[in-house]
Amino acid sequence: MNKLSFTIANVERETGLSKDLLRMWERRYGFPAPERDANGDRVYPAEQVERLRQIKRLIDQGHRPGNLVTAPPEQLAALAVPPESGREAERTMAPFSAFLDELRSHDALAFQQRLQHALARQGLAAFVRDTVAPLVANVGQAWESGRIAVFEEHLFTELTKRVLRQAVGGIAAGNAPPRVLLTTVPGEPHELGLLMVEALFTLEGAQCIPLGVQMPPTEIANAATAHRADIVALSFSSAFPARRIPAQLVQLRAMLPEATAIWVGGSGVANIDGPAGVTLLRSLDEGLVALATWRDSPERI
Amino acid sequence: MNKLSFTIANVERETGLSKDLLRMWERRYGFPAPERDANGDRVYPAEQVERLRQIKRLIDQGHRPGNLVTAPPEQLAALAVPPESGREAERTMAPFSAFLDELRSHDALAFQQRLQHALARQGLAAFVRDTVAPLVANVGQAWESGRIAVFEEHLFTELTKRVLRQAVGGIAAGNAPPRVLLTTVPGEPHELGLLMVEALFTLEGAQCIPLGVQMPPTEIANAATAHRADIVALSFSSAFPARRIPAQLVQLRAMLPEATAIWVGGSGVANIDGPAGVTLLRSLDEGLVALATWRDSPERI
DNA sequence: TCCGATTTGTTGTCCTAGACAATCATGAAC
DNA sequence: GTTCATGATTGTCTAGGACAACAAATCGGA
Repeated sequence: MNKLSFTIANVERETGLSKDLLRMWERRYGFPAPERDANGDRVYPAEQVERLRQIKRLIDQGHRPGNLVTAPPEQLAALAVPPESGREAERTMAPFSAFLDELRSHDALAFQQRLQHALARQGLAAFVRDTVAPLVANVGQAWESGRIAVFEEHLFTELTKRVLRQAVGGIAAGNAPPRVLLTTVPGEPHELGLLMVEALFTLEGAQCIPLGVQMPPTEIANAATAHRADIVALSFSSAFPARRIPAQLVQLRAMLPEATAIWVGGSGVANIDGPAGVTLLRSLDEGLVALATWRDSPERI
Repeated sequence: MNKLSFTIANVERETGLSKDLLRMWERRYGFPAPERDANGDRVYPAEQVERLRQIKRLIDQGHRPGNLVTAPPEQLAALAVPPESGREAERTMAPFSAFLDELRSHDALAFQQRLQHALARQGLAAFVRDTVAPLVANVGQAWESGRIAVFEEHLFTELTKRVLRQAVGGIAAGNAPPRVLLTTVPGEPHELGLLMVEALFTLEGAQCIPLGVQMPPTEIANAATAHRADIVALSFSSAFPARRIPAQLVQLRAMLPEATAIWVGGSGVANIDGPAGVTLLRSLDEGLVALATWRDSPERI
């Protein structure tokens, strides 16, 4: 376990920063400053990779790269303190701190049981709205401020997905219109949002067709045709680069028949303007409203 | 829906071929031959993207790129016919053709019911070995030879994952040693293999910790320590570039404590030599044998 | 004083073109 | 046949240049 080092491809995988960008930062800011191997290829020491990971986190939080990349390590640590730690935050966090504690102590069983318990107590719809959705937001914040590790977040996602899926499986598949095709575009691996929508829509009797994540746009179009979908529902997490979303939607809109609606939700669309022909849903409730509206309107929006 | 075109980033997402490689092929072979927009950026027409997708499929099947990329379109179609279509293949396919037919006709409900039925009839262990595993292989072949579409394969994966997960959820979580951490490395998004292993191991009473897919190696190491895992189990599908596997394993081996075993399975490791300190499992049965051996040997292999 | 428009930085991604290691195939020698 | 060397194939790295999209700051006018 002595002196770990990484190639540029490894760093890309570890941090999610593209090779192009890593080279650009090196050229512009002098950081990262990798060694070179016998072939002249970059070799990144573990500390720099760690610092890059930290920088990435802060950028996702909204900080500007230029300041971050040139900043000395101690300054990075200072920025990493959570943005809002007031009384307000404390109060909204409180009901979920038990969940977070279990995650941090890696007690998968207890966490899952607490979820199941909440589900049994609240019923599926309330469970999704009042437990899962806020919990996702809390975990997201905790991850942004570095309070939980990547693998803890992965475990959270995996366990929550299981409970949700099991709950959805327990109710009869919907067979009333509309037919809703659920997926995400390439680069967006987060599935929890889709599952939450699927749970709520299935409860309403809609037919959901879950296609998993990261479908290339042309395949989404093929699938929509094959399944005669009325609606294509996409989810974007806040980790997805917001400036890319409109282009993706325009492309997809061009590929789909006009009769097929596109509904887009997730924390990634909070501050976005959707192109024409695309319905933005900024909360789960808006999704339910949209579903009711769709069913009410004979001409189909 | 007129004249679709793609940027190089879009083509990368659609086909999985890196930008570097797309430019290299253009330089060397003259294909693809994209237009240029006002900025001089490449603009790929839809036909070329389609042909690239076809080429990618054939390369994954084992063909050499040089011949493929320069080959005229009609020759590509000729190569796309399935490799083995003898009586033998017919016979091994037969029990699964009903599944495939349902996939191709996009009948999610019937497919899922057929799975559930097989599960109820066979029990979980036999279901995994005799239904899911061969089905995955069949679908993989069908996909390679172009007989099913990407989105059909996605639907298959999603539905099968659901049935498996539900079955695993139905049995009590294991609490006997060993503790097995299940995940895949970045670039390997296929989760079905992990779920099959989890089903079998959980049936044996082992403690499985599912971390989902695409964990960066350093995070795998952190997770293994935090969860005091005895074994880190990785899965590689045949879609993962085989030549990259050894390097990944060596890197991970260096990060993990020596007491932690690494077990690697999946169709991607069929023709691979594992580095020292890594156990290759070339079938599900070998996995079960390894588990029994681990439990029998006091000194821990 | 404040709002909107214009200018100035900042940032990521694209471009070309060269190099080379690793892999695979071919043929020669055993 | 089998093994080894040689040569072609193939993917990924390197360097540095260009520029569009976005954010910030400055300026002019009401």
